[in-house]
Amino acid sequence: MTDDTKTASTAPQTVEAFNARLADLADGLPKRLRQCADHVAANLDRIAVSTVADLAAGADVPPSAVMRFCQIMGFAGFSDMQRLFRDAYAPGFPDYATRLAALRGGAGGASRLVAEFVEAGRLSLEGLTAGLDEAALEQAVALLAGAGMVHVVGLRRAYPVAAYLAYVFEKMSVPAMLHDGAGKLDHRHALRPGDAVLAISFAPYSEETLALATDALALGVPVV
Amino acid sequence: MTDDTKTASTAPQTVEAFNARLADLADGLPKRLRQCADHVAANLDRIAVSTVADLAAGADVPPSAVMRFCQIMGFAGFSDMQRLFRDAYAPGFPDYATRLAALRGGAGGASRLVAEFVEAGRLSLEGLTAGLDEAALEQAVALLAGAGMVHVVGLRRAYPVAAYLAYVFEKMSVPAMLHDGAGKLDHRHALRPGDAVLAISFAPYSEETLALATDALALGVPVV
DNA sequence: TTGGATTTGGAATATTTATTCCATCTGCTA
DNA sequence: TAGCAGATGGAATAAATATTCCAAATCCAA
Repeated sequence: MTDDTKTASTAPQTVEAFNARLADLADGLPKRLRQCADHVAANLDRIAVSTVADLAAGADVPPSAVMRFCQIMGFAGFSDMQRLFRDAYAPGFPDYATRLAALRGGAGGASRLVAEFVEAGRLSLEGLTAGLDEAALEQAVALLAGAGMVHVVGLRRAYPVAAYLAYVFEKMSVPAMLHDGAGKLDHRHALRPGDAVLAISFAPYSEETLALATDALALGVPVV
Repeated sequence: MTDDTKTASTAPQTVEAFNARLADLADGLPKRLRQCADHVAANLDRIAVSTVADLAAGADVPPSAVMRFCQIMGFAGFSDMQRLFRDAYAPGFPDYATRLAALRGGAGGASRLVAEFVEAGRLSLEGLTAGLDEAALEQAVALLAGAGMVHVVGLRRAYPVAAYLAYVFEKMSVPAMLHDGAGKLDHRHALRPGDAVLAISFAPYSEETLALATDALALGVPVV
């Protein structure tokens, strides 16, 4: 009898399913297999271009342990597992590193600046996906949705972000007010019960933003 | 004598160099090698996860032709060439796609929004590195550097970007004026000879920005 | 501690994949 | 058309890589 049908039925078909299965198994795994699981989870992106030996070395286990790991994950073997990742391999950044390097090494200082800017943007985006607390986000959204008017506060470096959010709110027909601190007069008296304050700032927090947030709290207006 | 030094000296060290070499050779190549070159050029992103046989099948040539192609390109063999692409695969976004998918599939609509926002940001950054014309950039920088005052124009969606740039200019002690179109009065009369206008806009360009840029040109003020 | 079950490491093997080599073919020049 | 140089295909070989298997080690329960 052919056993390929059997393996096919239990093997994850997507990276997502793979992760689910990984999470399932992770707790009841013996030492070596656990090492495999950890290392694989931490290097999902390298599986497509690695060999059994590479993974084994990385996880500090013998190759046969990696093979066992693949099998308990539901695959016929390592190759079978790798196929999943090779198929899913969609390099969003075809030769991103190369282009960046070129920019960085390029003639003018301007190019270098742009390169750094892009890199910073990338890191920041990455941090965003990684550090996002879904529950907190939902809570914040609920808060803002229930508010009569949203006061968006952001000064200096945070101002562009605040301006963008205000723009989006406007597009969404959400009553919003952008506090830009123009002319040194702050609009704190516009805060009314039932409103909400969305304060945006980066460390080190600017004093004015902090001050407005404090005032808002004093008035019983929620602050995000 | 060892010949590894010889191959190392001619083999492309970056994807960019690879492309350059490809462009160089492409014209004077016999039929089969040309097929290889074309197929490789069209599938740069899959080289890292392909085998010789895969490539050969894709280019519709025998495997030995692919080998010859690799050698013509300056590599010792296919493995050597593949190493370049495996290394170039920047480990910048560890399991980015997976995290995004998780976010997207997550409970709240808010998460989905963030996911889309991040994706948009990523694409935009990518476009930035890809579409950047260094010469044009240098020229623009020179222009702005020579200007008496930089007028930064950006409305609606472009406003946050303009605000950010204005902030940066301020930090750099560059005289700059942010045109925000507040109160429908535009500042076009502030334009003076010797100044420069940095107009920021996305398609579809907002009318006001276009209008200001046109005015500036009419006054002989350079526009970026 | 004993017995049994599970886990482990590594050596042996099987399979896939890369690479070389040479006979043949093709297109060109004289 | 004869002769030559380069190009081509595929078979043979070499190398890398995956996979299996089993003896030894470890862990647990009685």
